[in-house]
Amino acid sequence: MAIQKPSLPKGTRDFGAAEVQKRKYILNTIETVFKKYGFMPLETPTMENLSTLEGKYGDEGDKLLFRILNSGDAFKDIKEKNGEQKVSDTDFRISAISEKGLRYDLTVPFARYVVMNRNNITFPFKRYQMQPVWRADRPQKGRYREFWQCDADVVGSDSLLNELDLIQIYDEAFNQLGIGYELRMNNRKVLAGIAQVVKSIDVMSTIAVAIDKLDKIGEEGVRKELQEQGFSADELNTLFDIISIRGENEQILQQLKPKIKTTEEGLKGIEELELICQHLKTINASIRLKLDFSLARGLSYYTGCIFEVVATEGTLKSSIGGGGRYDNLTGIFGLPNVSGVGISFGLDRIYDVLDELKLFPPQLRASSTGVLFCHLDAATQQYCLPALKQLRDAGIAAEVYPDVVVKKDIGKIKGVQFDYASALGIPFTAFAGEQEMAQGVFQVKSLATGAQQVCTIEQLITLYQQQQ
RNA sequence: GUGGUUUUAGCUCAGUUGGUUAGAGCGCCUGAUUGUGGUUCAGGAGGUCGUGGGUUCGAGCCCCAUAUUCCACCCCA
Repeated sequence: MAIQKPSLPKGTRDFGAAEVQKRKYILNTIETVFKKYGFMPLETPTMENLSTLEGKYGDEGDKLLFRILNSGDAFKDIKEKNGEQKVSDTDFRISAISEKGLRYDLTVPFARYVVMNRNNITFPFKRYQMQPVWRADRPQKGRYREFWQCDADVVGSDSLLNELDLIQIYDEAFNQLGIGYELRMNNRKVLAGIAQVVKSIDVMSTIAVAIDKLDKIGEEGVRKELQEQGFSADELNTLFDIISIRGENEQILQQLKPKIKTTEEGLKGIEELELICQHLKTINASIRLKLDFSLARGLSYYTGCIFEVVATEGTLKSSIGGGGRYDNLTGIFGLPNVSGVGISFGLDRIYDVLDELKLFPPQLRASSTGVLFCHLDAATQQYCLPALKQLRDAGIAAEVYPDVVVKKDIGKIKGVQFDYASALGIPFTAFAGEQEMAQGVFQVKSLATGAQQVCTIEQLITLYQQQQ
């Protein structure tokens, strides 16, 4: 067989040791916060039935689903129907050859899980989930075809205290990671109210999609886009009169209220936003939460509050987190009237921000090893073994260089073993030659400083623990 | 799905209007240093120029197809 050049599917990546350590650092940070707020872990399969996934993310989302070809002869049905003839386009149905797809997000599988386990779970049900998802997008900055989401959701509770907790989770996690962020909040009911005041409830999503781009294309761009959608100048003036309100959160709400007072739904949305702001005041949290009536978010299932987080520094402009409340996500799976609210962290984008701004802790290393035992021959290597075990028993990650260099190459020992420690970023070497073996000690060297000293194994353990 | 862009040594990139033997920096290997990495010095290895076709006396360079990278739109973590 001809040699083939290996490659990865578009938009996927390998992660080497250093990258995995950094990714785990982010995951651990977020997971710790999730647990602290009472969330329990959940994992769901990589693939779901297409019937579970399709229709949940809008037309765009359906296009981005990775579909899995049925195993066996996927085309069997079609062939039989057509007597092995070539199938015409009109006869071709994807559902005939594919009934499974890769997870597109974590919220829908979660909803599916809740419905399937409704009798076994205790409500309100709080779960977190950190797993990869797949989207058949074109890759670009901050956009991958395989990426991780870290979700925390609560279902079975209408209380806005859940929103309050989720806001605090964002704040705590991003603070711990050292990321400057802006958390924007809006409410779909407010958007509905705005749509009603401007024109009618039917145009909510049209307006939402357009004004969500306000930051990017400016007022002129949004006006132009909506004009093309058939909005009159008066309607657009009404719209911008509302969404250009600026100021402190509470003032914004007070100003908005009279403008959409004719819509019951809009007022309800304002009420919810007010209550959340009030809660934040009660706990005296110094959280930068910014109300933004132009925030829309794409996912079609949000019905209440919506959140979006962007990093304030660095070149990544897209969101590193998002979420919101959905009143009836489980309804489509046969469990109506269960309200949920959740947030998501975009691991890969958070990684990109931390990497660009050099915010990863410097002590993160590819190798966890703290001490490498170096030696001259089989006898000195043997001498290292009990010391190696002692170090490990003391909880210190340690290795002995596994190969023995033959006498005639003794000059190469220096290179090979110390090169290894240096290349892996191992902070200490413990060297044993014949003299050291005779005296029951090691030459312990810090590769960072170059300082070297004679140590017994007990002294080495103490030294190491002091330097940590 | 639409538009643009990238691909040359392990990595980052030069490469003139198409013209002998395709270069640099870093990394790697060897030695200076027969008990020590990272610094310094000397030397060395390493490339079917993404892939497949085509044009040409001649292609890294031009044309077509395809894959891939990155970027923007749509949409989104």
